[in-house]
Amino acid sequence: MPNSQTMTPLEWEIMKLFWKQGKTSIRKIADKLPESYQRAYTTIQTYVERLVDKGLLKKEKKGKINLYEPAIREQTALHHETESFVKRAFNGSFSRLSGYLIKSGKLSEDEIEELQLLIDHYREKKS
Amino acid sequence: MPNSQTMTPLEWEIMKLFWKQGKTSIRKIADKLPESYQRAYTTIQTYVERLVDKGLLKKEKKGKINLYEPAIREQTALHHETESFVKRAFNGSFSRLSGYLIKSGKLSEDEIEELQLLIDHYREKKS
DNA sequence: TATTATTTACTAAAGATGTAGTAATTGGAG
DNA sequence: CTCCAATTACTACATCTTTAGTAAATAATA
Repeated sequence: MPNSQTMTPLEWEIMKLFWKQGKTSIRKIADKLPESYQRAYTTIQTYVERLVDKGLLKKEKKGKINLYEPAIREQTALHHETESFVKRAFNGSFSRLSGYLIKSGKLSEDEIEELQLLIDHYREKKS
Repeated sequence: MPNSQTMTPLEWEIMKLFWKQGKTSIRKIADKLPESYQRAYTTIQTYVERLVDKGLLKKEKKGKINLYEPAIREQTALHHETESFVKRAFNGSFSRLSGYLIKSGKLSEDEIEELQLLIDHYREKKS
């Protein structure tokens, strides 16, 4: 298993860019980070190297320059993170989370509509 | 605003006990923690005091003994945590999370049924 | 090619987290 | 009241996280 620890916000942000960009350089990532995540170039460098250590990125030397790319798919990471979040906050119950989502008023009309469609779709496949 | 940072697993576990027990002592909490979260009494003490510092618990001296109780409701904490998780992992979109839950197969038949009921219920109230 | 800019590798330091020990005080059992 | 147990307050310390600087190597440009 590649890894399992939970990522910090900045780590996420960096990974998201890698998932979007594919194989790329630290410079590219550093430049594309949203404002609130802007940091010194070497700070991003540190993060990226640590993500390599954690097994979330692969490092590759192209000539003398370093390129990095995801070592794990976004879906997989999402699984891990969601799982660990639900475990902590909702005692591991996904349905409790779902219930919370609906009751919390966090979903708009449209989003609930969308959910309904997903459920319908899911059921169709099942039957 | 009481606070906003995200809690660590052990912090959650402790807070959950306080939410269940109400005003109580460190000893009670330390004893009731599930096995995998058992720590030295003074470790729990440290955590509890830090939770006070973070504004998540209130401390009260009853005679010479310290009692603690939640300074924030479970619902509120859940809101904060879910919000920050969704922001990180799902770009802040609750419906993306919902969609993920359904498609991921994380929900059982029954849970989806339950979700359907919640949706129905929600719609009834709306109309 | 000489000079400037960028990148890499390494180091560092402050703050947070995880874990717990100790001294002093207070509480409880005889 | 005396002695043992529990609690409180404080301290300690390793590790992880966040942030970035610096020196050396490499690339780009005049």
